[in-house]
Amino acid sequence: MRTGDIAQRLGVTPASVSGMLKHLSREGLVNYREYGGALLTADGERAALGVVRRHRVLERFLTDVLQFGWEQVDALAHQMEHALPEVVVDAIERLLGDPATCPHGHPIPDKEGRVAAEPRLTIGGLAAGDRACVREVDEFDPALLDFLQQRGLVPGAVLRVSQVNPIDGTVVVEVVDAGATALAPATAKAVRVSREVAE
Amino acid sequence: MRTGDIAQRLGVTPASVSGMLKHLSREGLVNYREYGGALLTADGERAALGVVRRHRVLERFLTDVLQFGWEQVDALAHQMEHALPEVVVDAIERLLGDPATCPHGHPIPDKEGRVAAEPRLTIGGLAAGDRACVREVDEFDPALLDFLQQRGLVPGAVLRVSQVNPIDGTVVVEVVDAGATALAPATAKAVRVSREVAE
DNA sequence: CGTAAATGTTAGGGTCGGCTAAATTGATCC
DNA sequence: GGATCAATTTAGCCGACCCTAACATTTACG
Repeated sequence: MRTGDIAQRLGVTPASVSGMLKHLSREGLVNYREYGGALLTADGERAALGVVRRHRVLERFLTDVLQFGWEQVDALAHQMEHALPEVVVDAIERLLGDPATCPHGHPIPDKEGRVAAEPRLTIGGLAAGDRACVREVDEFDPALLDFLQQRGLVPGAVLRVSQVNPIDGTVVVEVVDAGATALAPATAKAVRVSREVAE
Repeated sequence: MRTGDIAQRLGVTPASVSGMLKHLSREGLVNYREYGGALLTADGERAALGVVRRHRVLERFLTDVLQFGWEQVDALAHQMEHALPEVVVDAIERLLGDPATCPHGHPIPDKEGRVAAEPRLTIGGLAAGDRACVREVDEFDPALLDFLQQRGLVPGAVLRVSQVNPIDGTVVVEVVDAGATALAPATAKAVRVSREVAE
């Protein structure tokens, strides 16, 4: 992880990130060399997965219980996740029946920090004629999520690639029960799939 | 409200409270004269009732949905209340069916800041032979709440005062379906009642 | 291989909210 | 009515966290 990328993600200046990294390094959560980027230590990984778990459990709760749309819940969960007592997160998780994934399909780590592997393959990596099953989608852009939902590109959906434009990389996918949709490469990369069309 | 009392309630020094009050006074939320104590303005009252609403809705949610005991939820709600987006509080309120009170019986203000009156009368204000209905209890001491629940002294319970000790003020109440309990004056003051034994 | 551009860090400064210690005010009691 | 005491405020400090501007390092390219 580079300082600048972190800064952009957090919406602060790189200067601020330098200070944070030094701090986290002192606390043993990241390995960090000046000018050399940062990497989570095992402890840091565990702490991070704890936060990820809170975030994803909350997203599930917001969609399944409070009926928020999946395009809103990333931002909402982000606001809530740091103030919720751990016992409350645990209780919500139980209430939901220990869900395996967040609404966007990402796996929820368990309390020990174990987490299921995520598929590497995206729609952009498919060839014409391939069949696949949607597993997860990037959750950062509400407008994109809205669009994907309208076109049936949600976790669990089964699709077939009907065309791949060799010039600009545009992909046309037919979603079972939801018609055909053309996707630019950037969009196609936001949807992760697996080749198994199980169930 | 005096500076020192606020400081004690908040667990900070009076010096810190002086600064806060000046701030709030500049924002028009309290009327404040140096050395003269502070009082909420109409705006401050509205803002405060908004926070009270969040707090009590959350308490209801924690007991009714997440199955926490009523002795824990004040502290938990306190941690959560400032980070929850307003829309989430609204959604929880709807989910619960717009409850009228928190688990301890205190009325929940509506979004416009209207709030039902709370009874002034406590068990300590009753005489031998009086019948009354428990309306609300102080929520600050978990051990007290545990005790009250065991003895059936919860909102809605109907009771009769069987003795009042004229020397030390000890009161013995018989709770319908839950036997008799002796209460010291300080404890008796923590339970508010109304004389109507309706319903 | 050396220099320019990109990237990252340090220095220094501002705000916020807490603290302690000292000064001030108000209240009480003789 | 003055002295003392409690309550409160002011003054000054600290740490967290952000910023900008200046400096340092790495990377990339001719």
